[in-house]
Amino acid sequence: MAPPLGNLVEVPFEGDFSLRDTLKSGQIFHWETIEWEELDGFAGCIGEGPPAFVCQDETGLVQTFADDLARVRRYFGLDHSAASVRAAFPDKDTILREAIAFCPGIRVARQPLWECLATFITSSLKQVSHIRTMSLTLRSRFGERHELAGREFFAYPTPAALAGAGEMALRECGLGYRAKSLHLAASAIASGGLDLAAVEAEPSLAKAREQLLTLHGVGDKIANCALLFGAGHWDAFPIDVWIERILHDLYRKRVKGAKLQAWAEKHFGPHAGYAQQYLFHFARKTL
DNA sequence: AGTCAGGCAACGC
DNA sequence: GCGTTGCCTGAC
Repeated sequence: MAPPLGNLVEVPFEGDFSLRDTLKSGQIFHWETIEWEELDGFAGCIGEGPPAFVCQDETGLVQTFADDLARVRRYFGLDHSAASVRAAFPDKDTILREAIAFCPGIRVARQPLWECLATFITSSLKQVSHIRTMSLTLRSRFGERHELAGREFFAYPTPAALAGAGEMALRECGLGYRAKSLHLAASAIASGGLDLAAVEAEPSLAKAREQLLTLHGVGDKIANCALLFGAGHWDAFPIDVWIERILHDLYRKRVKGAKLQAWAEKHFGPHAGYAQQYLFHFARKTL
């Protein structure tokens, strides 16, 4: 019945990695638990095409289908070592060290930029559970359908698909006022008004962010999330209420907005966004 | 049943 | 610049 998917192969990586913690860490919202040949794992689409399957056993071994090895490795940030990431952190920061020790297996993923940006556009003032619901509804109505182990999986809809659907149809996916933002973003990208490939290729964080900020519904927080999780910009440092809380309560910073942003980027350095990911999880669990 | 949530834009001063 | 307000909805 099942289409040929090839054998499972090991995904090599260096340093700490927890598949479960990474999927729960507020950067990816659509993966689902699934069993494949008696192995408990997760499946989800990565851009176009059928879903990938990934599992990790108690020894830390990570496996995926041979055909998916390269894209899975890149997607979960297993193409870089945890040590090289941490080498650029401020070494006197004991709070950050504690946050890493709390959850060392988290990686910053590298999602396809469009679906990352679009998902974060829909995330404003929403809890994780609802972001998941919106993503699933959009996918199932406007994305390409696939099957794995007798279950349905949907790729994230293309910009053209969402542009063509119209704002009202997006609103009917439970997006509320976010429908307008998502529709405008999809239209701008589908029409070539905004070139996401150029944004992704832009090495300057400030210039890349500037381009994303031209989109309606995209402010600093969402632009930084898209660049960190979807374009490999580890210097991007998204500040949400949790990070603001930790910078205020633990780092004793009394400033806000652009000043806080500038302080964080300077203090945490070229891998500031990666540091943010550890701090975020730490804050959510302990503050 | 009400409250609240991982933000943004438009407006007021 | 800085603070306030409206926006929609589901999950808790």
